[in-house]
Amino acid sequence: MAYWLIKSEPDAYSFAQMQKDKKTGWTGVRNYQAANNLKAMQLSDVCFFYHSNEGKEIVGTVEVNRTYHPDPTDETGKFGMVEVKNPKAAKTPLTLAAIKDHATLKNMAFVKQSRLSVSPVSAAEAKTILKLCGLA
DNA sequence: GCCAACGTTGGC
DNA sequence: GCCAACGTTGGC
Repeated sequence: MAYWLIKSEPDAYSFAQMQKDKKTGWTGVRNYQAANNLKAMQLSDVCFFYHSNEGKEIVGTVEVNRTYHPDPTDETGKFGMVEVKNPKAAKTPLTLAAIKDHATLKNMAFVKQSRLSVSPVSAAEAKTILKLCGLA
């Protein structure tokens, strides 16, 4: 079981929308590093859902429902997508400020590489986040 | 709205 | 294959 962090601007696709949809195709990734992370996802891996720009906090988790396959919205055919389901809202969203303040979390990949939209999360980081979010 | 970081593009 | 120019992302 691996953990990931996926980012979305709430204006583009929010967690509230995810909760309405129950599951969704994670399309639109156009960055090789992010796409490689999508490729590495296995069924039932857990992804933390982060709101960038507006909110700047982890608002919940989703679960991988379908592994990497071609993204029909990519006309070049270079990039793929996964499908995620089962949104679970954080009881307490975890803000970026809190993450940067936390000894374990401040070294997370997505903090260091702020532009990477899909990034790996270590087991220790995941455990900490789940606890802080009230999802443990 | 600004700006730093950084990925991508295209000329050579 | 290098590198400058450019575009985009995202925090502040």
